This record gives sequence, structure tokens and C-alpha cells, in this order.
Amino acid sequence: MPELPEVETILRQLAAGSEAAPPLAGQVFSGVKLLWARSLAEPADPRALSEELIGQTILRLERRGKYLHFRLTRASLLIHLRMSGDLRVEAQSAPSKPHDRAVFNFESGWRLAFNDARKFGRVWYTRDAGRLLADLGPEPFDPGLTAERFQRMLSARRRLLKPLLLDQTFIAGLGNIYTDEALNLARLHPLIPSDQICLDQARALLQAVRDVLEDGIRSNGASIDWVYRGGDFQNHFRVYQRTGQPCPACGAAVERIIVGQRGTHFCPSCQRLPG
DNA sequence: CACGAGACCTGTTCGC
DNA sequence: TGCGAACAGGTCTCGT
Repeated sequence: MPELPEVETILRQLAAGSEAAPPLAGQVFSGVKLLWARSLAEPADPRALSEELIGQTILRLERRGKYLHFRLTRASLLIHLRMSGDLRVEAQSAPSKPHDRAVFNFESGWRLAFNDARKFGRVWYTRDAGRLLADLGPEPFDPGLTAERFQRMLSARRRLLKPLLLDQTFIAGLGNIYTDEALNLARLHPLIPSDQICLDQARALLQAVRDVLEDGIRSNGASIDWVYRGGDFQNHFRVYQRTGQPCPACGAAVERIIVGQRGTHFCPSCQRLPG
């Protein structure tokens, strides 16, 4: 379920807490249970994880791209939810759920459960979070990411727009939904080579990326299927999973093609391939 | 460097 | 009804 808006929504909920659960900051680890070994990417030895983690406090929660970053007393815990990951905070007395892969217990009696049906998600414990995040491209909302810089980034590569926007080393946080939505809003075909984008188009694309992500965050993300999260953005989709339905801008029927092995939705009328 | 295919996984939905 | 195929919000690695 997770692109930038979904990860941001989860982060905010974990940080704020609710009637049913406390904020995570301030919680002190008292134990870890790893239920699926490969969910732990680092350290290689899970025993080292519990030895190191126990006694440390969660100081603050951050997001970088699609990574959740918990800053601890002496290190960092990072979680990437990939396709089906989810996090719950609940009492340790609560029944566990199918597909729980890692459970972090706190001294307070609460716990954080990492649930992941498809087992693609990963957890890292490291003292060097910077190394893990080093290859990520800029945050879409980084004020330093100007239209001019974005246009230079696009022209420095020779890639198709859609796969390039999905590339986390180019820009961090976009996934299949928000890429399709942004390209439609910017009226750009997913197969345009990135070095053919002029400054005005780059400006429009950057604005569209920010608009759809902001919309997504405002809607608490998108909840498409059984990987549910309580978001509402699926009701704002312009093209994603709307094959055959009218483009909101011009009314032409949305088409679906495959680009880089990903389902890709676009309006054949608004989003023309030049030449 | 860019691209496509395959791998990693399970669950749901679609078509016959 | 049943069963296999297709598909899913992501990323990594390998071969060309």
C-alpha cells in the first residue's frame, strides 16, 4: 500500500497516537520477536538486534522517501513497507494477526507489530541510516528542488518519464499510483523521453507531482484493496485503475498500457506522444 | 547507461 | 462451483 502519502499518513498516526494507542516517541524497547527471518535486512544476526535494541528509546519519527525512520537513543530503526507492509500499535495482550513478521515490545506494555502478507517489506537496525538512504533522490517537497533544477535532472538522463519518476534515486517517494496521476495532471505521456522535456513542462510536472502527493496526504492516502489503511484518495483518482472511464480533463476514455512491467493509465487525448 | 525479464511472496479477482 | 491465470501500492539483480 505504500507510496509517499501512505507512508506519511502512517508516520503521522504513529507519531500522534490515538485513543487506542500512545505516541511512539518515548517508548522504550523491552524485546523483539522476529517471525519471518528475511524481514530483517540488518543486522544479519537477529540476536544482535534484540541485544542492541533493548533499553533504547524512540526519540523521533521521520520519513525519507518511502522509508520510515525511527531515531533511537544510539541508532536507527528503518522500515520499508514495500507492497503489503503495515504497522500496528497495540497492547501486548492483544491477539497477534496472521502475517505478523516482527513484533517490537515496549516496557510500557504496548507493542509495535510489523505485518506483511507478501513478505517484501524490510526492517533495518543501523547506526548509519545515512548510508542506507544515501542513494535516494530529492524529496518532492524539498524547496531546493526548483523547476530549473528538475528540468536539468530530467535532461541529464535519457529515460522514459514513467520509469524515471518511479526510480527512487531520481526522486524519492513516487510509486505507480501517484506517477500515473501526476503525468495525467501535467498532460504528459508516460513514454516521453525525459531529455525532451522543456522548462515549462518540467515546471508543470513538478507542480503536478506536488499537487497529487499533497492531495494524497490530505486524503490519508489511498485504500485500494484488502491492504486497507483507511485512506480516501482512491475516490480522487483521475486515471489510476480507471481504464475506459472518462479523463476528468477532457472526457476521453482512459487507456491502460504496460510500461516497465507496471500497469500504466493515461489519457490518450490529453497526454500525447510528440512525433 | 538504459532496458527488459525474472525473482522475491501471498492474496484476491477475473475469465472460462 | 472450480481452477488457473492475471494482477497488485516495490525493489533488487542479472543479462543484453
